[in-house]
Amino acid sequence: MEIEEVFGKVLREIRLEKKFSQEELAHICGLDRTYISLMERGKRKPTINTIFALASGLNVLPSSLVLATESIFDLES
Amino acid sequence: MEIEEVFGKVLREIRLEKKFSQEELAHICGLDRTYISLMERGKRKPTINTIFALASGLNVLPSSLVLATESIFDLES
DNA sequence: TTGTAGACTACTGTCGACA
DNA sequence: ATGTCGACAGTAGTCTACA
Repeated sequence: MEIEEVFGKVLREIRLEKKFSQEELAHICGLDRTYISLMERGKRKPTINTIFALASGLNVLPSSLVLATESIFDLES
Repeated sequence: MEIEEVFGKVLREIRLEKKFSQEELAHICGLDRTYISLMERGKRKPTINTIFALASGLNVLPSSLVLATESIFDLES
């Protein structure tokens, strides 16, 4: 599994925990809804600025998104 | 100061701590030397995959790069 | 050893539409 | 509420070269 796929799973999990729709999250973060969809399915590799925007919208630390991603990623290898 | 500028400072600081030249780091990470230079000067916004590659080359956790970045970034605002 | 420039390719991120 | 498509603009990232 590629890094961006793991990140996508983490993103979706946290978004659902926070009870946001993709559209709500997109609006809060200033991103496009279809792009949230692409990221959650591992089709895009967000830049650091996008990671910060997502974290802000989800009300979590950017580093916690990355920590969750690397934890799952490391489990696999 | 923009996110990518803070990230650049963090990157340079850790690279120098580890006593790597830009060229050595670039080679280890599989990136271009001129691109390391661009990032350190805040001229580029790395994707999540690039952050993982840099962290691997520097022998630190990706999340620690982001944690250092957000810590400095939050100080300013 | 690093900064910078220019030219280039590939991909990030937007948008409108439809299932 | 989400996936997907196609078209698009902007930028990530490479490479060569020179100060």
